[in-house]
Amino acid sequence: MTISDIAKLAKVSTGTVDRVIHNRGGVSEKREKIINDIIKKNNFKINSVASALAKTKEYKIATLMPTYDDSDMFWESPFLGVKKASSEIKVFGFKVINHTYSQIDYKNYLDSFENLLKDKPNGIIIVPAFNNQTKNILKRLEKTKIPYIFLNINLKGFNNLSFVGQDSFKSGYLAAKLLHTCLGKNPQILTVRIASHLKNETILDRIKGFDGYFLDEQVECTSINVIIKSIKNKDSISDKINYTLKSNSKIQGIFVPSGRVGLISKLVNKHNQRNLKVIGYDTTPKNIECLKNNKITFIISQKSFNQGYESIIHMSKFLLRNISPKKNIFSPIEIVTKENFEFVNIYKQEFEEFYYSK
Amino acid sequence: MTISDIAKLAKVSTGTVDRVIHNRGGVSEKREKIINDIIKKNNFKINSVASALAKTKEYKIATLMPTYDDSDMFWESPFLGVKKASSEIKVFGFKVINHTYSQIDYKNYLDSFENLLKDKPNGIIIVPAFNNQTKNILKRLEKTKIPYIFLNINLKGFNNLSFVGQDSFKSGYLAAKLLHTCLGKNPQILTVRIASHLKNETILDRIKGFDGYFLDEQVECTSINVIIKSIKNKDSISDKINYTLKSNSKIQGIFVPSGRVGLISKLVNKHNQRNLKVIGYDTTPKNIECLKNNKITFIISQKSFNQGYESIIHMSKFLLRNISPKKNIFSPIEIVTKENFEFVNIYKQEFEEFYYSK
DNA sequence: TAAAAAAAAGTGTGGGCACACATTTTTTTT
DNA sequence: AAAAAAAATGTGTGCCCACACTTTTTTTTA
Repeated sequence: MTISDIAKLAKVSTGTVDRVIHNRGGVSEKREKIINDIIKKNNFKINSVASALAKTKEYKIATLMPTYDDSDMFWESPFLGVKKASSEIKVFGFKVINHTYSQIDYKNYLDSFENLLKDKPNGIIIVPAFNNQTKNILKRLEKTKIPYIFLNINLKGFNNLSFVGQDSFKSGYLAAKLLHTCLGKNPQILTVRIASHLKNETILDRIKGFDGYFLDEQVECTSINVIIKSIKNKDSISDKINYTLKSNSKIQGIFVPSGRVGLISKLVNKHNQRNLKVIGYDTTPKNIECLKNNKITFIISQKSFNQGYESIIHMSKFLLRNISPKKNIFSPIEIVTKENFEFVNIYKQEFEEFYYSK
Repeated sequence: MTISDIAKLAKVSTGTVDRVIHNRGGVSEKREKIINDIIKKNNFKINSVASALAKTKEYKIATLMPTYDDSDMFWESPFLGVKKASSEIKVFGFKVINHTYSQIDYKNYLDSFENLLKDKPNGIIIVPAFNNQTKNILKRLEKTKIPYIFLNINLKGFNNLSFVGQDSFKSGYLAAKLLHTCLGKNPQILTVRIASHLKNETILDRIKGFDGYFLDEQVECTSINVIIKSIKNKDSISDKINYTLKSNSKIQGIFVPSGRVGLISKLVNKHNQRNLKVIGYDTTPKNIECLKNNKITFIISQKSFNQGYESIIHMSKFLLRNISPKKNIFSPIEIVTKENFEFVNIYKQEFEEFYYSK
């Protein structure tokens, strides 16, 4: 079945069929109905290959993501996912332009956004930061009617096409379940938080989920909170954690609601180890290292590589074929241990080999 | 960059460039070198879309998989994966023909294989069964030089293009780790096996992995084995299990190295529950139900939907672009709990909605 | 050295669709 | 009712490549 087959059956030209299929307008109601009926009856689907080849229009997708460096590689992973998707959709006339910003410098964030706009993109993938500033820039976006997708971090009350990321509440909920399952009744858990994350919605939601679990299950859980002012001064962190562990000898588990779990786990002194169960987030190289050394028991993965990948793919389908993605595209909540970590990132690894070998 | 650009640079016709790109032969060494150099220098890649459109050759891929029914839906999942991939590669001229067999009837297995051969496929995806019979039929395959991929079940000593499935040893190893983490030192574990699985390589490897963990970790684990003769007689299974649990009051965990974990978990009497940790395999509807009801603690997923999908995709790439897949394509070993099951099968679910709504 | 055979290189069509442009039909205006 | 405007429909080229077929060049044979 081709467009010209449909045209023959409907006794019109291929141009008219084309107009109906793509809602280009300018077709009489009568004919439109005839053509649509024939399309349905024959279950006709456009040949996407021929369609892609014939399309001459070019699309630009711009991304705005945080930078990464040796001290924190987290954002490399979604970036690589973006890169993978970019290479796949290039053949459909897509150009993906990546911009980055520093998560501790809102001016840089705004500057990058301005640069991004200069590209005149048809769609934007953005990891939002700095709530207030974001509001301003996104309002401008909505005026220009450029569709945008939130990646990894979700802000509510915006007209984003969709959010690609994890359900943070549920991932916190799962963390609690795992610790509860390992520790038995009346667990005593140390939660380690970082001051700079105190307003981070994602992390707050994880904590809500964590607490929510024990509420739902009506488990008496003794939770001790430690808040770390800065991750710079490791001695002070170490003192704080080890002091807490020493003076609360019944603590059997540590919950770190962020990707800093590797850092924290390394700072626990040997004599405080006592078969502690440690759980945290994100399969960064550092965290995987700690997993291997039994310093971390479970890591909850966000599959951020896939998030980057999917965000681009969904945007491309929206631009190319007008397929609206779901408002929330939740990525799996994966449990990673020493025994299965080698398998969880295979897609990323495969692409990494390819990407960095060039 | 197009083929004709290359042709111009090399001062030859597009036909010659085409011959070089596809190794069709019949090009003088001199020119071949010139063309290859230009291709490399410009990092030229064939336009896969145009290539797909121009290809007229048709490929047939045949699959041979076990049937499924209400009592055991396991094989539906890889089948749907196959279906998804089929729909995606249709546009490249692929036709996928599915054959099924009963896992308890080797004659039916052989018959289905004969039927499959009548399709004259260019490639075969097979879930092997009945070791001896398989040897015979695969030898015939090798004579015809039709490439074949093992799906889900691996047999060694064959010239299969590749195996798509899980590393069973490691998945057993992980099961042990999880129970160990939950049960603390000197765990007492009941392993429930089914008689008909006693020679099943996959399940034997899982058990090897399970035992291997405790050996490696030098943990004293008291392991009690129960072997069930037939899954038909539920009363007798129930008696056996509950009797064992009663007479070994220290048993804290149950390990079922197969997808029958849901069935087993349902048969544990309430007074024997005592906060048992139950672990088994495969996210079948029945098992998910038990997970929801807290009868199962952990399910290890094979991601069999993805396995089906990948097997087809790899075969198509091999046939279309001569890309040889790795000998072993291991699928992730995923840990599934009540709290994350809804996310682990999203790709399958998405496709299910599409497939069954037609 | 001419003829025949083999190797190398060139040519042209078709694959299904998108989109700009051309033409025809219908509606509105005067 | 004719002219003008608007709406509807038709036509044709290009997108890039694969592959069969044709033509040219080189090598072998007699």
